[in-house]
Amino acid sequence: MPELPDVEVFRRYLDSTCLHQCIAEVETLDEGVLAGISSRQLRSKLKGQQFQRTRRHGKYLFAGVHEHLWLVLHFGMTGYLKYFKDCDGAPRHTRLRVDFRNGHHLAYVCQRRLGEVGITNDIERLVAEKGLGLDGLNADLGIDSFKSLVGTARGSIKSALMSQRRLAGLGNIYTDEILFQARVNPRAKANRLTDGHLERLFHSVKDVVETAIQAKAQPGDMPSTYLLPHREEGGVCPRCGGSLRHEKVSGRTSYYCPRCQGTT
DNA sequence: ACATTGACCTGAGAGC
DNA sequence: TGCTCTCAGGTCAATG
Repeated sequence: MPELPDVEVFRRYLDSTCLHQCIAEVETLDEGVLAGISSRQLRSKLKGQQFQRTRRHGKYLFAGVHEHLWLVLHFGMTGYLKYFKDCDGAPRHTRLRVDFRNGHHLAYVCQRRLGEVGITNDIERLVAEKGLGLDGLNADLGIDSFKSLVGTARGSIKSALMSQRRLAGLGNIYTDEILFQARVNPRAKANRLTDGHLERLFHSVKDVVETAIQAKAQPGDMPSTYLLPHREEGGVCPRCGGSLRHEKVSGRTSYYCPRCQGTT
């Protein structure tokens, strides 16, 4: 699930539920999700503190205790957050639970355990270490930098858009949506695209990401002109009414409309 | 140096 | 019902 829009929705969820509450306890239920820190260390860093603010870079979410201490959350393919009361139990596959003094809890849930939780004292350094590119919503991302980041890849445009080193935040689902909106074939070679194609893609990145966040990243709440609600076996193109096709492109299942996105 | 593939993990759903 | 197989919105190390 969690691509940039999903993680941004998680960030706002955390903001609206957990900020400025005293952390009474931190329970790691599965050590396997911890990266570079023990459950004991994590507890001692967070206990008695409060989350003051949040940030996000690509698919990474940061909850800040103070300027030089951030909880790092990455969600893999199946992760999400759930804020719940005492009386309701933690969701299944809760890997980490933060207990607040007000009797509420924040669960980090991750069924497939492909996500990770850690600590950093410097977000910029972590971003550099992970080799993440500019965030897809970064205001500094202009058409020129987009062209030089994405339009120079030798492989498919699909893999260029998904590369977290070029642009941070796009995954399989939203990349398909962006390609559909811009009418570009997922297999098209990135460095053979015209300026017109790249400009359409650039605007689609912004449009799709912002629209998805507004829809709280719920596929059912996306505009019906989007590919996403039709992205399934036997799905029909919302633009031309033709049959959608799906095939593997750089290892990931890609849905597209062969008529609207025909040219490679 | 860059791009693509396979492995990592678990569970849901399809097909028999 | 119960088994097996395939696939899933991510990322990294190994391979081409």
